[in-house]
Amino acid sequence: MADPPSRADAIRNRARILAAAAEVFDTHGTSASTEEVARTAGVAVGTVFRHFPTKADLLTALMKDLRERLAARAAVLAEEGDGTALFTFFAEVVEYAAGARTVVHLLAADIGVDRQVAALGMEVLLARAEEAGTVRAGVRADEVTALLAAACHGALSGGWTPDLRRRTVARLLDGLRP
Amino acid sequence: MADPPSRADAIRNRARILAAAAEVFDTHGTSASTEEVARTAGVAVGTVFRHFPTKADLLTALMKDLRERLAARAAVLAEEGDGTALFTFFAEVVEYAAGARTVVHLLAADIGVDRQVAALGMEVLLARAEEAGTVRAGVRADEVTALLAAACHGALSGGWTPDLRRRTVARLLDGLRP
DNA sequence: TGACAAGATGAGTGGTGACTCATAATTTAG
DNA sequence: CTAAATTATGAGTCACCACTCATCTTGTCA
Repeated sequence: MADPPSRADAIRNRARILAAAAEVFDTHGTSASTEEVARTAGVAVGTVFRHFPTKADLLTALMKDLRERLAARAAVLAEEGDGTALFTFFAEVVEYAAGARTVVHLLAADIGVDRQVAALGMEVLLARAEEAGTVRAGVRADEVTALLAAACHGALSGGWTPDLRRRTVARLLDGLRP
Repeated sequence: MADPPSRADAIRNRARILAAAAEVFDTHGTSASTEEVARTAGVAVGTVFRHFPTKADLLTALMKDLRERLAARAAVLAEEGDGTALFTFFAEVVEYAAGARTVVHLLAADIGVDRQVAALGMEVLLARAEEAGTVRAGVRADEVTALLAAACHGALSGGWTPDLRRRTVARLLDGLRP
């Protein structure tokens, strides 16, 4: 499985499995069974395990995808936005996380904060905010990432209402402002 | 099992099981097996299930205990402390949570934020802080509890170093100050 | 102390979920 | 179109875990 599949149906199935996994894990959490992923993809279990020898491998592929999407979004905001881009990004991710459980998994321990910081492009956003003077002096990127991870965790498993979520995120961001 | 056990050894075993469960679940999380709890308690599995017919019952008993301890601590701080008692309590709970996984379980969805607020005595601490003017106007108890839950989650599964944990909590509390 | 009830024991049950593999079905190159 | 290689299938294996129960042990009380 080191090499990418060559046959057309194999490529199609790989994509289907990834899409199904994203849906299933976002909805039911990463404890959902591989069998359910296979069912959702319209494929047999063996096929899932052919493409991803381990459930962890499937998760990893999913995380890579998600990390890239978040990094891309951060890059866009850093490019277009002003000093508030950092806050916009933060709020957006939490809103997204509230409906998609895999984000939390991405931000969890096994990925490592340092790599997260780099991957998410948080440093660039923070630098922009510092230039614009919209962020308190001395705030570091790993703190912001940690706060983001905490907020995502809370929003997901804390059973927060949308209203409470927004108020809480606002309080959180208040702590970053001058 | 509705009535408490009457025999001396049964009472002793019940206490042992609770202590073992606290240790095991704090260390390995609530997914640790009942068998391991029994082993740690020096007791057979059947004995655990005699005292707590369900793993959930065991967890519930543990949560009740923990909630009471936290509430008691909050009460003491509210009594003795000044306007900063809220912040002290917050920081203490996060520090404790960093080494004991069950706190997160307590603060999670199935307990409900409203009951948490009341049970933790967060309202009293918040009122004290308001009187003293150490807290920003408009901050509500459920927001503080939500932030606390988020911080505990992050501290546990985010793999934060002690240093990052303290800095992050400080940022978080900054958002609550005037 | 004797005897009965309350409690303890731990192999066993049922269910679940990750992962395998012999076989069948497709794809594709020649 | 056909053969060889690649991929798909899904029943089966293995391990784990919550929970049960027939049997044995121990505390208690007369």
